[in-house]
Amino acid sequence: MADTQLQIEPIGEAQSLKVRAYEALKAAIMQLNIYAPDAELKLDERALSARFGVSRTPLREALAQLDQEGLVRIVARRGIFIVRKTKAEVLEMITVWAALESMAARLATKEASDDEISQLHDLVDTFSSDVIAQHMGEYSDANIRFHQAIIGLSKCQLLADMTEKLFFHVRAIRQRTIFEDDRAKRSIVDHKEIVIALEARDTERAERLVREHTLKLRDHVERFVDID
Amino acid sequence: MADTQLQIEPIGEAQSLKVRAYEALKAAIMQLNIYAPDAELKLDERALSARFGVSRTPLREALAQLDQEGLVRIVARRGIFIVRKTKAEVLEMITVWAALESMAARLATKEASDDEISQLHDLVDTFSSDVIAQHMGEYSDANIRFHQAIIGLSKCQLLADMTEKLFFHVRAIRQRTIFEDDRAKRSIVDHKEIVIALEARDTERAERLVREHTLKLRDHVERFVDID
DNA sequence: GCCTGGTGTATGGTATGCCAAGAACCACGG
DNA sequence: CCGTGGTTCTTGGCATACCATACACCAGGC
Repeated sequence: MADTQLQIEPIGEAQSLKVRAYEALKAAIMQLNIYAPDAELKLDERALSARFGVSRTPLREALAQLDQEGLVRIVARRGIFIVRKTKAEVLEMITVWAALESMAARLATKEASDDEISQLHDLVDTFSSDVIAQHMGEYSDANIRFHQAIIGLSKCQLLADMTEKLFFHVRAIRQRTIFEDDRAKRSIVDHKEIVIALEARDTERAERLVREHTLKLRDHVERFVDID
Repeated sequence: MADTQLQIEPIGEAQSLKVRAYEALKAAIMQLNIYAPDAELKLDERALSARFGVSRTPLREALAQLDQEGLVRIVARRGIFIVRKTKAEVLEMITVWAALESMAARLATKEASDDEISQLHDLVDTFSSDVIAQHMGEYSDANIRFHQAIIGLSKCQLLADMTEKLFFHVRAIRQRTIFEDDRAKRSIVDHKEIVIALEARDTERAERLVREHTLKLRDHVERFVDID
């Protein structure tokens, strides 16, 4: 018998209510942070449980997780509040991101195959050629994919996991910054240089370029972005 | 009226049951990982709730948090299992640690005051002079304090938070490795050089030395430590 | 004797209700 | 009109009971 098996997908909605509530809330908070940074910031367990149609228990577990991740803050007998990142916190996150991704670049020069790096090359080329005609939003996505690709080439899962969380928190800010001035163009130049360093297996240079590239974003946010 | 107020301390046991259960479980798991790396690995919500004298609800919240941190793994209708870190995972954690602490050293050369760095200098001197007479266990503590001090000098709270979690996971391993060969002596030499670079405000060198120092540990673990 | 199907049990997931602490509001006295 | 005390309502913390599923064990048939 060949290995032809009925490809049964995991059946829709297979996850626990806790996980579904978590994801729904996380998505909702992200939307809120992007489109209404100054909106209502208080949640209520009972109201949410009625809204989702589940009991408070799984909802509380989801909220506890969001609390631990710093997306909300639960205060006993006071309420649950959506956390607004301060500018200082965002800057710290970008700094840590720079640390992680520069290490990823370092590892990539040693762990990634030539073929994998060339795929990265393609990624830069394609979106640099028609970026002018595209919306910046699409560029922003491609931008994030580029960075995630570098992380992936490090072959270090923990680096990927940790940066993913940082990306989430910084995303709302990124989308605001990337629209401004000629950052996109300069960013593409940086990316090309990074790929070249990776292809040359120039560990130190790749690390330095990635770090400086991300720290540029940090400085930009520090100087021009107004949060709080 | 002066600001003399009755110094009422937060009353013993002021924390929520969830937090107390979390800390008790975390401490228990750490002890287990250090002293009995091959011990029982399955937990049971009901048994633990009886053992602690609390209901399952706060206990479940504590366990969920431990699950998210990777200390245990909760499988629906199967059980709760204490997670044993694989060697590959430990190596990844040390790698990430190197990334974070090298960035901290970089920042320290720019953010820390001369006075703060000199305190670091004292820290190295004191325990290097009498390390021979001390137990390695005490050295290990001083060692960790040194690294945490560098993190602190970065003035980046997020770096401190993230490394603290990594330290916890790696601690059990560290205590095993530091006893071996002359790593302690070579480690002290490294530390002295790091402090010198920090004092000289040599950003690049401080970063490199810290990174290489931690990656040395990584290589040592990779070559000589046998987990799994 | 081995495979198959059913049944019981263990165990995490979920729902629900009560509790206590804090906040808001109101009434009363100055 | 202001302050003080109390009452009520809000809201997260906790306890408990029930549910659903994965596993183990057993019985029956081939």
